[in-house]
Amino acid sequence: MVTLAEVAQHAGVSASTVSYVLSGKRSISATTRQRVEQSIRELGYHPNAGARALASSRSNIIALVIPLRTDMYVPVMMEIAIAVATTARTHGYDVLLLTGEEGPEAVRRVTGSGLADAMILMDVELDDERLPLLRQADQPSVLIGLPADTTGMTCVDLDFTATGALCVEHLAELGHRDIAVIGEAPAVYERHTGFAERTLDGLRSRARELGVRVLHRPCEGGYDALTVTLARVFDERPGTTGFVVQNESAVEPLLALLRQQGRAVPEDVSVVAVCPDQVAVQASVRLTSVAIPAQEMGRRAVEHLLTKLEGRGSEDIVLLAPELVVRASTGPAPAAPPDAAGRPHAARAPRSARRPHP
Amino acid sequence: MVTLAEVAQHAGVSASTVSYVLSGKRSISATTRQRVEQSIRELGYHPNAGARALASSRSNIIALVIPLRTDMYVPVMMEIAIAVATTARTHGYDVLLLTGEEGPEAVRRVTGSGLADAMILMDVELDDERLPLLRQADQPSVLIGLPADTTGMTCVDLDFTATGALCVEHLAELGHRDIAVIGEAPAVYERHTGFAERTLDGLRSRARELGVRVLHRPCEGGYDALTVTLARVFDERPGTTGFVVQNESAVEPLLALLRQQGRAVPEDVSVVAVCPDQVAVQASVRLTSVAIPAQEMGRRAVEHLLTKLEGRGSEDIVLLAPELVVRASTGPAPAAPPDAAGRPHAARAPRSARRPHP
DNA sequence: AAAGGCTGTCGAAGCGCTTCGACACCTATG
DNA sequence: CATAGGTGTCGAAGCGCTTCGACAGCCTTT
Repeated sequence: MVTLAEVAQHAGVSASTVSYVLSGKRSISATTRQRVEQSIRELGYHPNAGARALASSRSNIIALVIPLRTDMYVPVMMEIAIAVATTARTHGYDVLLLTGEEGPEAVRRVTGSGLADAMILMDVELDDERLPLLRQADQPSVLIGLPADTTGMTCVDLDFTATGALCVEHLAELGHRDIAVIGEAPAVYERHTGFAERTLDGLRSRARELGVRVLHRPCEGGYDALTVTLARVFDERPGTTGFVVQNESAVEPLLALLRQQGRAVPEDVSVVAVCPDQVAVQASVRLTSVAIPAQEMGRRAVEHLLTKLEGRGSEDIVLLAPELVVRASTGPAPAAPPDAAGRPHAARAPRSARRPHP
Repeated sequence: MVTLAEVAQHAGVSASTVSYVLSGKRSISATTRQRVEQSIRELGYHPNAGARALASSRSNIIALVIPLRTDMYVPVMMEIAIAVATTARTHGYDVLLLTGEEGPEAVRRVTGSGLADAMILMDVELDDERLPLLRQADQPSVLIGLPADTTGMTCVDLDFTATGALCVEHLAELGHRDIAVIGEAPAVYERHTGFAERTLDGLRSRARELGVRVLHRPCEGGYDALTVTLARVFDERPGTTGFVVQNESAVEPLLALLRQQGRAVPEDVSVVAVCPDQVAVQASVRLTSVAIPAQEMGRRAVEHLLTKLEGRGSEDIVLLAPELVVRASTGPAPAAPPDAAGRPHAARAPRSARRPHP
């Protein structure tokens, strides 16, 4: 193993000079620098991470705590994790992968041991028990997600409230008056992860303003669960013509079941999804959707963390503005709602004249 | 920040005694140990990771290199990563997350800097350029996947050759004589990731033995790609009654298109998938499938790495035996193949008398 | 021509831990 | 009763790096 001292000797300078060449914290003459760099290359020198961490008390590592759950859409998490890793690397940081399994202990361990310089927490719950620890730690941290009390925290998330509002606005604009929300699994709501509730809040309050009726049903993924949920929806609100889906594993079953019931998308029923673009594009009907900007979230989280590490405080709450992309799953509401027997009219309705946004 | 020395002072012993209490490398009297442990608890002491790494030249960190690709089924990778992280934790190790983006440089950096004690590489290509580096490094490593040349490497993977054979055996046993394989995206084959080819090899050679005809078509995920692929399959082999799918994002489209064409599953056409159980169970028809044991792979990889770290060499190639679970998507081949127009017979065929396994 | 300010380099002091040899004390053994 | 062999504890020497203060040499400025 090659050490700093060996490089120094090889280049005919002192160890500290090599160190300063590496860190750039003091000016070094061009000739010396080149000689040192040459030696580094020839010897294949890599600074020892442990020694560096000990001497500088900075590890150049960011800890990323990912949830263990499998009841949420995994590719989104993966995409965030990858974005965090790649962004961190471009700034000279590595990423330590922790799972939520350890709970608050992970925060204590990492901050206590100096293993990492900073932390990113995903899947933060509304009243997360790790937050108090994070507040009293002197390490910078960023949450992906929004807890109930954001005091002293930096958070990055999609603006789910605006997302909900956006979905309902789009449907209202198309003349839909009765919409159903197919939500995440009940466990997600019970866990108070926040984002699902925020979507619903935004959706409901905008719906009230626009005079749209909303029926919300949490739903496990898969065909069986959705069959039951969908039957209940049409039972309770036979006039439902619009759907908002916030559960990727319910998207395809919903489309299939609607088709099977003879309800055409988008002629009879419109569907808006909150999901990654890939899902929206690969579905059997290209879905009008609000994308979850996973990459952007990961990238932004790292960037904010770095500005905090540099001592420059940064804005506290970053809510990314949602963007709704219109594809083939939404259209004007049918002229008359389907009859009680659940057989929708086949004819397309004319575009509603009422525009909610003047 | 609490240090070893402070703990020692608080407990009235020397620093080395505290260190030995922590590591257990020398015997310490029960009373002293308890006193030290008490002090550790009271002061909230956490050993400094950098200092520890420097002094012991072991970081207690395992590097995990995950692929950047998005053309493979992401949840499997995520599941492996999580299994690696949790298994590592139970053995006192943390996991450093690297992406394939850095390429071979990542191996050099990690082994050179002592950042990690060992590495796990996922998504290894048949002729991966990181392998030579890994061989000459003195760090233990485990590959998840199987390169062409496994000399000096420890590998963990599902036995995909056996998986392919198992799928074709199951279909042959049910009397199917003409089967189609819907494979991964063409890019996966071009990249020579190995597993797709191995599945195909196992499948083809067993098919030859059993007198089954095989048509293989790589396929991107999604409806559009599959529509084209499926049309070609039935065009070329109208008598196809069995499908093997090794591409999770083709599963649902395949089922939907078959349904749409009036081919009933499993009465007219049988489908076997190679996919995680969750996908098999959540599909619109509960799929007969060979599961990808992601968790097991992650766990085994870490365990083998640890035995190598302890100096106890361990077996080199671990191929997990595939298990085929029969669900609702496979049944006896129809008595006669569908006619050329692609309209299958509705009647169920009697179970084939010929049993390929005496 | 002397004083002051730069620039570039060096030496040395740690950072907090592990680990080796030393040693004091205690118990079995001849 | 002296000796050998355990135990349990300590002191000190690093591990490889960063960083601070010092200072030599040079260029300005007065």
